[in-house]
Amino acid sequence: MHATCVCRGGTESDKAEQPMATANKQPSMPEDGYRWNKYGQKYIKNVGKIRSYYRCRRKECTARKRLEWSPANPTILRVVYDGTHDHRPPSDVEQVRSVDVNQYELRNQVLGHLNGPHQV
DNA sequence: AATCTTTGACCAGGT
DNA sequence: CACCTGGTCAAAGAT
Repeated sequence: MHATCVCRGGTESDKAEQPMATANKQPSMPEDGYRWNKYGQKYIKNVGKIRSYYRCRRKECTARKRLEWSPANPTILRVVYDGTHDHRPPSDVEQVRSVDVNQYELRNQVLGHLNGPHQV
């Protein structure tokens, strides 16, 4: 009953990862069966974390996806799903069920919980 | 050439 | 009223 899910990166193996000293690199895009476009990224000073904003590929689709992770721990990703989809996903994944559940109740508790206490 | 990602700037709302 | 944070849009760049 929470749109916030903590997942770990490493789902995709890139061709060549660059061993940069800076760990401020965002992880791969967690494919949940839907297609998303990143339309912004901002560092939330109040939380001390980086937030990325994704929108559904469909113009008619109001579904939104929000990724949040700490600049020091890009391995811990907080995935927040917002909105509902107009059509079924291009691929049926079992995780899609989680998205379906989010359609009933998601944003009010998620938004209210973002400002609350949290762990790293 | 088409598609998607990235960064910066602007705007709105809140304090 | 001024300042700050969060959020969104746009254009350019990269693949």
